[in-house]
Amino acid sequence: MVQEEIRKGPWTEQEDLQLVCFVGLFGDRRWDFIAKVSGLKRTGKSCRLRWVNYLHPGLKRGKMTPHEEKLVLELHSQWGNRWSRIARRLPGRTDNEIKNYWRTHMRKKAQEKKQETSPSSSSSSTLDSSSSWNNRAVNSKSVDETTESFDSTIVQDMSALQGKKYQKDQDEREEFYSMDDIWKDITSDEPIKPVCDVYRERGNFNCPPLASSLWEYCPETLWRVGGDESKIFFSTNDQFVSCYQHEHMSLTG
DNA sequence: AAACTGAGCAACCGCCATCTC
DNA sequence: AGAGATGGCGGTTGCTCAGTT
Repeated sequence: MVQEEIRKGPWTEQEDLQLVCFVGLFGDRRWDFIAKVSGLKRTGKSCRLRWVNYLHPGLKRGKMTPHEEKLVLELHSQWGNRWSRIARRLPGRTDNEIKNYWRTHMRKKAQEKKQETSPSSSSSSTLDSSSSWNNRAVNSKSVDETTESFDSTIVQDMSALQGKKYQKDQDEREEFYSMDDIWKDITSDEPIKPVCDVYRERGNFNCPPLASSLWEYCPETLWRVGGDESKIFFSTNDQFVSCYQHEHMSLTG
């Protein structure tokens, strides 16, 4: 069995455009399927992650606002490292973003605390600035542990919550949102343009017409033409959409 | 100007829950 | 009912780049 080569590492702009196109066509579900038909040599997981964390048009960019920062702190003290849950309360922010923010934030906080508590201390510490963060593989856990020991207010809650298996309590079930629901929430504040429009506005993308989950309507009518890997056609009951990879989806600007 | 350091962030990994057949 | 597939989540890693020495 020859395993098809799976690409890893940073996404190229071309890959992004392909993914956006196919998510536009099929919706943000069935990631393995999207990964396959798009011709991307990526796993479904990788596609999903790229979409959720980077390509989704509803994402906010830039620094956390003070209000968001406060919210993250509050929610983290309440829920611990339940990043996706916290992210649901911050429209446009992803769990990954919040997680990264938190680590950075707590690192700073821990360093500040350390300076306060032992300004002249020369004893070795996992947070000692001399220990390169490149050794995070070794230190990351220690950083967190040290952090926890410093932050008295947050840590109490954290320790109560972290490391435990969280039950799906009633309130969580009630507030469950699908990705679509979440992004609907975002739209209520800031209208989100269709995926392809966003990219069109950048002036470098020409995407096939959008349709939601075409595959669900007519999954059996997808085929490749003449084995030409660069050209895939989609047929539905009332639409015929052609998608030329590398040609119409490529950069023009 | 070059080397070093650390912050920030994108992406991967592994585990687990849920879905589908 | 259960086995495999798929998706979601939290933890971790590694790269880039700006600031500092």
